[in-house]
Amino acid sequence: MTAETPFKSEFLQTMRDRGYIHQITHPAELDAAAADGKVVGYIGFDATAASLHVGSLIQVMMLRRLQKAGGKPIVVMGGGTTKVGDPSDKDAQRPLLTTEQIQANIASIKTVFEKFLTFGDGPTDAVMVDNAEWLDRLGYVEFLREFGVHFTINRMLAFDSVKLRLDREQPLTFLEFNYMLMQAVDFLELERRFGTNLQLGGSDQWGNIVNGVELIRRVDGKPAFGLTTPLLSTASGAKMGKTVAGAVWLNADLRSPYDYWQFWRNTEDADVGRFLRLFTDLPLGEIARLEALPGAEINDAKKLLANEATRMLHGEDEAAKAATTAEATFERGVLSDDLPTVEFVWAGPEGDLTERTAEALVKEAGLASSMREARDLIQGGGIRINDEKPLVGQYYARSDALANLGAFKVQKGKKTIVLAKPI
RNA sequence: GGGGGAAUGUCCCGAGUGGCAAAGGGGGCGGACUGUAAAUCCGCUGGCGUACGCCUUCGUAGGUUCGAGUCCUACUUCCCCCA
Repeated sequence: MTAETPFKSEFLQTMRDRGYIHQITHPAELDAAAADGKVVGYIGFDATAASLHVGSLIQVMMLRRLQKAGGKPIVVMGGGTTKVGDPSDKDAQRPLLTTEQIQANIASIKTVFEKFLTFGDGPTDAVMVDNAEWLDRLGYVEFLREFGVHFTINRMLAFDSVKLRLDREQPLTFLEFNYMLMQAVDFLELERRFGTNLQLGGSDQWGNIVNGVELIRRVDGKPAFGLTTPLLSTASGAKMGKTVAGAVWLNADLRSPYDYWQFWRNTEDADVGRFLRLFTDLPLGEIARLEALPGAEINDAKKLLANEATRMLHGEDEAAKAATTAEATFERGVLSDDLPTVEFVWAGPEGDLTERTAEALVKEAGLASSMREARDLIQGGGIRINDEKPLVGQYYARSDALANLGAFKVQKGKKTIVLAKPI
């Protein structure tokens, strides 16, 4: 795994140049297979939510690169494993999803993949499958006899994920212990169905991936490879994808294109180059130039990152709109009607309220979850209504909204602006 | 089966002598400085009230007490040691 020797295949070379590679199981063999255009690669995705978030984007992008380099991407939805419930999750008692919910989630997630990959029946077309198809049908004894014989406890205990738990004296359930086998079975099944020979994943999946690789090599005597990506975090160490408004979802109904654009726009300086390489298709030379921009000029690189990333997910129009809105709002200080808008009922349940307090407006705008929080924000100088800092308890009349597109411009901090429209 | 230990502010870690809305971190949010950056410094971080205040919190259920996170009993879950 000498990092210096260049790869022969376009696929691996690109992956390395753009920073996707953490570890590879059999670099030389995989390189040869890729050079021959014989890579069928898969990644497993959880189906617990209706959308993927940015944390998974690096995986999606890998499949995209694979397809572009002439390989065939397989998307595996964890319909079977989701039914069990991921035990590695800390707050274990996650409610078990029904089959219908899981199917709905899968359908919703698929719309995102269609933006990044071309699906179809051709040799390099992407395919999506649900591992419930085969995992649901496994009988326990059959499972043990067919696959269990290939795994020794000695080896399983040596895996980092297991060792870590044991060393820290944390419980490790039998279910969890079996998880790695199930994933290995996935890989084997995919090898038989599609000739899949590569599993991709995050660095935390290394152990699980290796198991699948070995299982295939042992049982079917076929070549199989694994490749992991580095764990993604920002330069200052924060976990990727967590921001002000919670998880950065990829589905537009959970996270608007404008917000998505803002997420990328607010990238730290030190991450710009890395993110451009990972999350855009811009040529490397161009990226090198962009990340070297001095001082405040690096902002141009961030805008480009935001544009490219948003365009890829939400399309040209949405990206352009987000950029225009941001430009008007932050650089020219002009009100744009494309800002996130929240409608609320002006008259309260108690009757004809003709005016509202500042904190009520903040809460109606969804910028505070309670009146107390709203008041604290106002007192801390973090709120602006119609561009002025209100006092706690200050009253606003409905007519105050008319000046700005019929809405109150409610701003929390520097970046969060919402139009609160009385109806 | 026997013995010992643990569970704390529903984001995480974590202190806690019977008077506690509960120390301290991390994280998050806000402010200052900047470039919609980072670093740094400051403030906030259970809910409701403008406020002296009220309500709800320390695994679950009871009990002792003027008063319980703190003491007692039972239960649940987890860890360790012995068998």
